[in-house]
Amino acid sequence: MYSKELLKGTLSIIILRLLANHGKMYGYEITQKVKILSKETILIKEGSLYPALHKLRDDGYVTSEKEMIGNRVRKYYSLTAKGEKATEEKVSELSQFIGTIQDIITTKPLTL
Amino acid sequence: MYSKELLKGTLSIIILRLLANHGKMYGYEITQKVKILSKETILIKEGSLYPALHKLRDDGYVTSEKEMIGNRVRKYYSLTAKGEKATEEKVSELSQFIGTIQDIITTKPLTL
DNA sequence: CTTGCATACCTAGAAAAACTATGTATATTT
DNA sequence: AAATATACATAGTTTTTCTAGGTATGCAAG
Repeated sequence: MYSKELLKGTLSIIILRLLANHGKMYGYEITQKVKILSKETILIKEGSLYPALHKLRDDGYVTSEKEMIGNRVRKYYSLTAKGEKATEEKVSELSQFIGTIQDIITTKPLTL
Repeated sequence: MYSKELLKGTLSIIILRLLANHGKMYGYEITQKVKILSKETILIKEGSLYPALHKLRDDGYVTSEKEMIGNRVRKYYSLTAKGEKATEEKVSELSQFIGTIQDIITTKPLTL
């Protein structure tokens, strides 16, 4: 698994993007989806996920609704209008940032 | 400028990579180089840079030597052998991580 | 039947990283 | 003379993720 530090700042964007793609999702489902999409390299801990989801809800980007599956509670999260807008912006910003970082770390010596 | 959160975990790698490319550099020079390479989008604060450099030194990745420029002290940092090895590893790890993140955030809905 | 693993939620406190704000001082430009 | 750029530094704050723990249901293996 990648160094945990690298994930910082990108977790909430990943969550927003998944919700934009898949509609409503519940927490555990998000961790599994990221695990699969990342080929087991990004393993989101529950101690990271749930606080992140709660923050997204507090910020008004997502809403949640409980659903009973047999005897179990599931909490589905989905984007608000504000969340959809924020997703676009944040994904775009992250893409640009990634491009810039890639330029910097892949550039061969400029002094040679 | 990009959200500061996005930089987390990548700053030390950027520093290492610059040192690998340019040989010895001093702190202020690093901030300016990053500013230029990033087209003014990544502005490293001194409060971030110096602690990061000190940590790299404490971890044995870089060494420093003072140099007098007229009346001013400059502190040049350069990679140790350990630092060169770490740079390769960390840059490679970051590249892979970036690739994975890009896959996730650019993937069009899988459910359609 | 009971032990373990997967599913599914949660939080408190610790750790890491970058920030703001501040301090010191010299050099250059207006 | 004042403002800006160069050049170092640290103390304390904020943010984010982590570790480590807790609760509970469903299912499969032995």
